[in-house]
Amino acid sequence: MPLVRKLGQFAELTGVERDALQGLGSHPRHARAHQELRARGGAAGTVILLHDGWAIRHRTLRDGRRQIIDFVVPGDLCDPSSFVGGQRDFTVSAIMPVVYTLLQPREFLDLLSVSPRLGAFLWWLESREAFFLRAHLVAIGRMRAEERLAYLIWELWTRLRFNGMALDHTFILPATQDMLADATGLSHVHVSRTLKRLEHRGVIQRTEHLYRIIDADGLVAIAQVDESLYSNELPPFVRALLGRQ
Amino acid sequence: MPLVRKLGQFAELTGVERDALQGLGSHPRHARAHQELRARGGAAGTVILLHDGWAIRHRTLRDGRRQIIDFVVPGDLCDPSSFVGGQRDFTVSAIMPVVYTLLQPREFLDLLSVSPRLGAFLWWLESREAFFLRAHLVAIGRMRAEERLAYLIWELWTRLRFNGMALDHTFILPATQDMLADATGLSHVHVSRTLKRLEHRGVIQRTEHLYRIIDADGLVAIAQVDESLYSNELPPFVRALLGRQ
DNA sequence: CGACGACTTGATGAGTGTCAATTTTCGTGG
DNA sequence: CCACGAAAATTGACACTCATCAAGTCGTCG
Repeated sequence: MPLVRKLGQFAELTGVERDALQGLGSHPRHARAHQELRARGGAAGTVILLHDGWAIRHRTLRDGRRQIIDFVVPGDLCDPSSFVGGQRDFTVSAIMPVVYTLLQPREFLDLLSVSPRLGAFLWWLESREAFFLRAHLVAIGRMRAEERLAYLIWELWTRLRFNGMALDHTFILPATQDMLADATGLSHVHVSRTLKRLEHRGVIQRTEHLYRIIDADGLVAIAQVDESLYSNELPPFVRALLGRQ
Repeated sequence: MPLVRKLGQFAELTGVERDALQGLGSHPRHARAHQELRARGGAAGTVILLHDGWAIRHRTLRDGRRQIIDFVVPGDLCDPSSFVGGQRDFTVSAIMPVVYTLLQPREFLDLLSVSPRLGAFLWWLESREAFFLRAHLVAIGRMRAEERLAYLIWELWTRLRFNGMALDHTFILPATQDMLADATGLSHVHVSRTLKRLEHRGVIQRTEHLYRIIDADGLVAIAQVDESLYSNELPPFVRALLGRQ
């Protein structure tokens, strides 16, 4: 289970915690590509835990323009804070066949009563989400096409590494260029051109939907990412909370 | 105290809670315009509570391009989740003389022990922040100049209304057009032109830094805001938590 | 009074979007 | 396994939004 793998990278999980997390995946649902897992406008209250496949969180404007907020990859918990949010402001859609679970508030609270320290952990994960979101905002607002795409590729690569899904600088990116365009605020035509340019420059390499990072430093430089901000060291506050299990 | 006023709009606060919140402002700090309240890259761990004046959360790229993540107005708590975050990924700067307090984790925890239900409340406030951030992302990524500015004006107006700082469709916006440009991903020249156009269209009216919303429906239509998502009704989950004081 | 910052306005050009046509890949059914 | 149609990716030509450069106005403050 990807969520267990992800959390296990940061701290030793107890058997009880592992079991509780595994239990979350006991009633998996399935959806096909392009199917909505959760629509905009509905009342909040459930959280999506993605086990397999990719999804997007997005919003579509009246005239069809679409903005992808971010990609949801296996092991991701789709905004836990929606428990307290009133209405949904975005839609979650599968972009390929997916397996997921809908968590009710009850299950979430049960999880925390089994292991309170998981709360700090999940809170930390959510603050990381906000982290990525702000970086995404900067990229869209103040960077040009090449930099935006470099950032997006770096972000996805990084997220996947956290979930143990990107070995040796290579990963599968199941999004179409149309989606990359909607995530970066570009047109799909320009995405095509720009990706090709990144490839010519020797930064990345693509075959089908398989992406390989050739020059990681170059990628980071283009995207102006400060990697020190994204270390997988737990901050002291969280480590302290995790300690007193 | 603006934070008390803001919270008071949603639920009846007890005297104890009111006092605890007031206590947060007991050691106010002062800063002048353009002064950094908290720099990017430093270790996380403190939260800024703004009492008076405006600030911005922003990031500047190597070559000087700047993106403003959002504006911080009186009564705002500048990302509570920074307790669990590792490093700071953005800078907070005053854009005019400000009065603020730096909250240590201790004070925050003390506050919650005085009134646990404030925790749910503050969590809800933070989820609203994420809400605005996503809308901002959509605006920057997929909207044109006029729409972006309409959205920004609507957002600021709405935030200020929550804090009781925008009576009768009028509010003071102390940001320069340079800042509006850095918030929307435009150039300051284009901001000037576009604001003028919004004024000609009879949507807003400006004199100095005083903005007046003439046609609120028009503004909402241009920005494609779904106001139902931003009601100040507390969602059931939070109301339940608030109930059992 | 002069210097400076904020705003405005015009002229020009860069970066990216749109339209359209073609090729390649993919999915489905025979 | 192949064949077909549809979706995705690529490429070229052109247009448009917005950035950049430059000059000028206005108000403010030392």
